[in-house]
Amino acid sequence: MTSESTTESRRALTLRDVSEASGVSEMTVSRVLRNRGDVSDATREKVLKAAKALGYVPNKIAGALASQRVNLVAVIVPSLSNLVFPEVLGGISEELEDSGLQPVFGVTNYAPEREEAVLYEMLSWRPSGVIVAGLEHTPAARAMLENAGIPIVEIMDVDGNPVDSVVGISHRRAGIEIARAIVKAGYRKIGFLGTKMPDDHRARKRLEGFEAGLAEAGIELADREFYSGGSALLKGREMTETILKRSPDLDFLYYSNDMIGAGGLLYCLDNGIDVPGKLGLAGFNGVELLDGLPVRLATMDACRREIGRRAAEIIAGHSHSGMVGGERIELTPTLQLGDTIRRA
Amino acid sequence: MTSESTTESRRALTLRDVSEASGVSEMTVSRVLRNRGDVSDATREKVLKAAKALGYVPNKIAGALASQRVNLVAVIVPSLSNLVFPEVLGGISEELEDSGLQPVFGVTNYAPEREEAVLYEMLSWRPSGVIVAGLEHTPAARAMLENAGIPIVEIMDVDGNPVDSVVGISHRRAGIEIARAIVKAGYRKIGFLGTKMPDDHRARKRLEGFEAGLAEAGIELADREFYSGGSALLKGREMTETILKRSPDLDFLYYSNDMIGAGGLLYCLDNGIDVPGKLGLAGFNGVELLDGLPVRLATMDACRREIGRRAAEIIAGHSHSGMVGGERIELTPTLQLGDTIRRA
DNA sequence: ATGAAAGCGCTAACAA
DNA sequence: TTGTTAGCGCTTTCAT
Repeated sequence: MTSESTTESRRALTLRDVSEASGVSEMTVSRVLRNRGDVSDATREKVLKAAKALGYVPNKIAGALASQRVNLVAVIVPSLSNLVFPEVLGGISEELEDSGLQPVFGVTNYAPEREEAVLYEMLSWRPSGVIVAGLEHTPAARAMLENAGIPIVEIMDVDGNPVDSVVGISHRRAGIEIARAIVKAGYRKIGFLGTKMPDDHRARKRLEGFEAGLAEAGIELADREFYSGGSALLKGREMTETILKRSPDLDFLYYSNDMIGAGGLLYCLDNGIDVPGKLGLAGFNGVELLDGLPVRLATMDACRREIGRRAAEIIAGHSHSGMVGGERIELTPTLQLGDTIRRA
Repeated sequence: MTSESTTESRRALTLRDVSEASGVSEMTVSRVLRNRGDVSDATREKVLKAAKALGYVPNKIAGALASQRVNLVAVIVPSLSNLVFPEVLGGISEELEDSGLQPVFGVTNYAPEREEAVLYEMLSWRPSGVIVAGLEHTPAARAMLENAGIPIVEIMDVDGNPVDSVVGISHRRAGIEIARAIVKAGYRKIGFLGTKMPDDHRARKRLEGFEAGLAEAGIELADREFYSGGSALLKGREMTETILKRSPDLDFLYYSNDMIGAGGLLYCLDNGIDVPGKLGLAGFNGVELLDGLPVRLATMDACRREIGRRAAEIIAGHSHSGMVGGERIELTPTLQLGDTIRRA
């Protein structure tokens, strides 16, 4: 070995080191490493060889400061344990893969103040764009987004007043549509089961839409049951038992997500309840999990991956050409009746 | 409104703007904003008021360059769709919350070259530490990790030769232990079902350990079945049907993860197979999902959240005091027999 | 308690 | 095609 093997953290290498090792000016080394401008093949080779031999890793901090360009995209989501958001992140990663942009994730745990803090932290790195879940923010967070001077894409939801661009579905409309389908299938005594999260605005909007949809047919929610925390599948099981004990005459259960819906479905199967004859069921999200169940739960696909991709596309578009922004992309979730809603 | 509402991206605010607005020198403004050094309350107040009024967001790029300090921790995981990794990330986020450090995530899709690329990208931001899943890296990636001069924590797995610190479980030992438990319960014709991922080293080590454990009792794997992609729950169902058709005399199925194990379990329940009497089942991971199933699948908890927390703790420890590094933390997964392995 | 000067490592703009 | 000169917006250090 040629280099000393001190575990000591020696000073990080700089362009200058590569410059000296290769006998080429710092500026030209910089050009080679960024594939910019015209550099002769001979020089290029010399530089690359030296850089590799030394194990040089460019310092993007200095580069970003000098060029006023940062290839980072801030992505802010409420949670990672929901599986919904990892999928969105997957779509974003995928789309950004070859754009030269890098996603940086932050998690808020559904707390508006955390969102504000995370946003502040991320904006201080001067990213090329921000992708943030939801349209509801603290006034300070909204002000930061408005003044950031970079493309902002709010995702998941379109029901509200976006700061800049927005990509998502209308949860209100999703609620209305499933309500209509349920009514049309002849169900009348309908219960709702969902999370007790004051800051999950999308679940709230779905419920509002759902009630509005029922109201069109003069129907009111017959009962409702809420939970928070714990294993969703288990909670779905328990809540279903609870609500059915309390209101045995219910003929339909609408769950605010597929996990608790699947739990409810398993409960019904275990207890020999006639689904969808005596009792209909529906969830929300179209999670992959459902494919493995013995009976397909009715659900609505929330277009998660697609949302991630489109949002990333908008940010990437800005950095390539000078796009204008203010796009509004409303995706249409498809209703899958599955096996848990009676067919006409 | 007092400020003009041009959508125009005006130049971002600098310390100087705050300095001028408050009539305090840039240096003192900087001190106030970082809570460093002695500043009179009067001055502090003036500065904070001005900064808030302007909506100033510090430029960490410049700050990092000047101070040679970056409060970022690079976190590199193979996948987000596995639910295992989101949980680890959750543990990391939680632990880092009040340490002043910020996690930055990168995803490799189980591809060593992607890992190398992501690592290079992240190191170029000069993070305070790196947390990376697994002990297997390309030679170039390993060299980068060794020369980064910052704390490195490899997580999930301890079977191998770490670069610096390591926090995880021994997947080999996990395989051995479950094999012993299965043999002890009297099962003899044992099948394995798992992913066909050449780069999922942990699954591979579990299988190796499993076979070693069986070998202790002079038993060989009777059959095996692999899959890739698709809904794990569904795949588990399908693979179980396939392997049982092919080898009807199997009396135990060991699944490489809980999702396919749950699929297999549902298949058995549907088809009236006597579990655990005629057929025993076990998975791996201890996913929350299992709590909701009608029968508890035998599994082993992989300590995911704990791994995240401990890894983050090591990085945070380095940045506080000057810790030495090279820690090795082996956690012990607990075997939960559940309802799918015969009791003695 | 506050300010002035120098420079972190790189790149834009220009010169040769 | 290559090199030189000035910063980018902060923080460090040293002076006041």
